[in-house]
Amino acid sequence: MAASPSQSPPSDHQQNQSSSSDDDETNTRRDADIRARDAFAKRLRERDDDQTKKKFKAEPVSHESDRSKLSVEELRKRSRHVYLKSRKEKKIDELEQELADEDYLFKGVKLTKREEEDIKLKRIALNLAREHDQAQQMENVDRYHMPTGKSDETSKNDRYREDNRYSDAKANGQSGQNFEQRKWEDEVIHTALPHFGSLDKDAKSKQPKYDYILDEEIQFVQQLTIPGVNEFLQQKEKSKLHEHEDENKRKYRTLLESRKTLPIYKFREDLMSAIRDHQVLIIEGETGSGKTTQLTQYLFEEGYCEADTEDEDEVEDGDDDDNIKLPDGKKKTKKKMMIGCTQPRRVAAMSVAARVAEEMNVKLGREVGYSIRFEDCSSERTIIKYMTDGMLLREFLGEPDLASYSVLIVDEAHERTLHTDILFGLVKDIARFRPKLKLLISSATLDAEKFSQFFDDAPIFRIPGRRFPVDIYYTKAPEADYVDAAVVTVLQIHVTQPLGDILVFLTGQEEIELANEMLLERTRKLGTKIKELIILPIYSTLPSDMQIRIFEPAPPGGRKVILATNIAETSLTIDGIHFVIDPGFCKQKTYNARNGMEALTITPISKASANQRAGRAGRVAPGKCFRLYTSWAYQHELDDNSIPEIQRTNLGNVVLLLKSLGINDLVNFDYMDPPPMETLRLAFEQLYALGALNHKVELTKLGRRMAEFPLDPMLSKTILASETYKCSAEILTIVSMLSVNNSIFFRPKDKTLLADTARQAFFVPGGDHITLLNVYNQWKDTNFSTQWCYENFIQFRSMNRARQVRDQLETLMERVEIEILSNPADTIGIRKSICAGFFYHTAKFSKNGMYKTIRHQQSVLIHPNSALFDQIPRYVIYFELVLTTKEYMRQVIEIENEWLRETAPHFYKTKKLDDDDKVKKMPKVLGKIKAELERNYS
DNA sequence: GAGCACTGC
Repeated sequence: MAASPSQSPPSDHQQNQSSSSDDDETNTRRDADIRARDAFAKRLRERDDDQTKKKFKAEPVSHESDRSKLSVEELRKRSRHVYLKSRKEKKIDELEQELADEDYLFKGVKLTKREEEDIKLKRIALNLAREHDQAQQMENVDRYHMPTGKSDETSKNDRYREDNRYSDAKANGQSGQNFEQRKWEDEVIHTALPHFGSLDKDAKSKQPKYDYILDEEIQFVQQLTIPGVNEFLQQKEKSKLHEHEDENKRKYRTLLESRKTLPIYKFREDLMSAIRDHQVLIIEGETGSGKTTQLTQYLFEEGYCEADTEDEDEVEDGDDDDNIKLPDGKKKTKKKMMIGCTQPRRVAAMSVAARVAEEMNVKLGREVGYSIRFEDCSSERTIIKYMTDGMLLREFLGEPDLASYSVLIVDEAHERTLHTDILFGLVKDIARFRPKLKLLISSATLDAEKFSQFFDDAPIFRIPGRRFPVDIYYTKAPEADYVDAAVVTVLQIHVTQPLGDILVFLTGQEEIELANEMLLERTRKLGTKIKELIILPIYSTLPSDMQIRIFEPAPPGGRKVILATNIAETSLTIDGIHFVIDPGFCKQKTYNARNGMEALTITPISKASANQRAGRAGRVAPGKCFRLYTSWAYQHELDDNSIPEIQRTNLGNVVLLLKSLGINDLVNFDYMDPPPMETLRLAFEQLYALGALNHKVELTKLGRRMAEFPLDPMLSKTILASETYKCSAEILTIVSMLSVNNSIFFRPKDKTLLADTARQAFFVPGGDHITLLNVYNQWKDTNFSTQWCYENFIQFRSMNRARQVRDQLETLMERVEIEILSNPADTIGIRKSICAGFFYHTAKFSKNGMYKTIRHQQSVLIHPNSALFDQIPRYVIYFELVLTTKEYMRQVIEIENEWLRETAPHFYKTKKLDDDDKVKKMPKVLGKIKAELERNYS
């Protein structure tokens, strides 16, 4: 069924799809591309010529410095030049060779458009390099004038150089505004010179490291020349202020008009017919194409929400039953079908739903709604539903065939979240026995082919976006200290480039604070010589009021620079960004399945990520992206894509969920990229040990109850065990507090002592879990006060989140039929419950003064922030192992070893754990799992 | 005596 319409290869289909008008359009687009590229090449040449002229006059200076005594700096500089020169030659050779190879190998072969463009670009690059080379043979040319951070004596020479430059410019008849502007800028730079790089006195910073090579230009297609949607709306609203048209009507009409300006609008007919013809369609839509908001509306207008009468006979027996139950027995009361659209993030689901409701002129939560954790804003009448991907996954539990949906759109599929990856396998499966179900997978450019392959060669439909071109600059040589380099680049942009905000990507809070300080210090020294520069940090744990500041516009004549973590890569968009600085790193969580240890490590980003970052500069106007790594590094050292989450995360929860959906063979599940065998094995092993799976690897009753909770299986088990010890209320609190990742205690840098004292005041005997309980209960006693949090160095946001989680868990308790009982004094019962879920995470004090984990015999320490830090309990249970400066157990409680036997008799030997304590051997069934996994993965 | 990328259910 699914196969027949999609037999033609994707590219063919694409061509068939395009009508003659589209052909025209692609032609004009191509022409525009070529023109743009030519103009670009011309600009480059002109600039090079220009600079060659300028530098030509500077020659005597370099001779002069030749004669002077050679300093170490000078020697370094020279050796660097030699290196750069030889490196460049090598690169040019490589490029030449590559092109020659391509000529030879692909002669007469018809290449795809992309390949052709690739070759074309390489040719242009080569030509430019040659031209530049020729220019350099005349002179030792620095391609850009950049602040150099040289010491006073050399800067004098520099000034001489510059002065010559100006006389030269004047001689060429250059004058007027541009000239003055440049002169002014350069003066600013020169007065600034002694201060640049003054923080680090090492020679490195004194080198001309601020040279950028304009290596390539990413061609973001600028399809339409009309103004952006927002601008359009504003204009409309302003112009109609004095009209007497009905407010709502007017608003609706403007919305309708602005919908038509979206790039996707032109493709509507083709798109709809493609959806009619094919069950699965991959939609390759660039940002700004309008797909997320328009697609659902088009589908609705095409009647995809109408109850399908044919389906009634074929597969929808269940629904028939529902209808028969209706008292009137009306046939036509059959529920309308829904169009579902998943998003990876909550905010996106909410805001897009709100926008669509507005465009359709309905109240949000009725015909158009959204569903995210903690908030279901949809109703019986809802026909267009936006939701987070995890939410749809949960819906499978109640409706395994998703019968109430006629269309499913998986948006932002290229982000490859754990949940979308699982969804892929599931929706592909239900599409097989629900031929009427339409499946739309929407993704960014690069991965479309891969998605197509996964969905049995589903056709790809391409929709252009609306974006501005972004110039990409690379450094000539790798930067050792990217924070410093980023700071220097910020200042450089600030003094040399026209107004427009700067976005810097750093890896974490620490780097952001460091960069912030460096920038403050250096701008302070520059004083009023430079324009105003507002520095704004942003990362997820930053208090909300500070976060909001990044959206305030820069002061007139000034500029803002935003120092951000990865949060600015996808999660939030900031308007007005013209410049992006990308050092090329991010923090990633790594999990070592061998010893259960987690660590956050700084790793290079992927190409996809780098391009995403660059794209952030081209949202409102043409932009520039400065990459603090070399073009070679981009080409050869960065992976194409980031490793999908499914391959680097604990799968306990997912395995449990899939098991409860009746998917028994998880090894042969249809993964787009299968998870590592070791991770699956570990998940099975843990679930077996927790009693969620039996010896036949089937889901047990306990496992079914555990699956109800959106938690790690160990936490779910803890909750279920609290029934036995009659302390479910306390356990719910503890589990909720644990699930907001240790961001409860606030520790500002300038008040560490006060904060630590405040934290220690919460300590209670038993350990950290009980301490967390104490914190929550005290907060509750103040009626969840913000002020109390502030006074006690507690993060209100985290507490609020814990409260939300707790509320949700409490309602889920009804489903598993556990009464909520409170027994606050019985910390033994509380700790035994935790033991029942976390017996895997036991560590015993050993002779060497450290703890050893029972499972892996890993040497670990109690975290210094723990309530048990200066105590030495013989047995402890930990919540997690982290590798930071040392191997630490985080969130620890003291236990008695008898409790292990009591709470996990199948896991621990019945004898008392002693010096030679050993974990019971895993039964053979796990050996079987392992063998099966290995067979399937070989 | 330490140190916290980002999501999501």
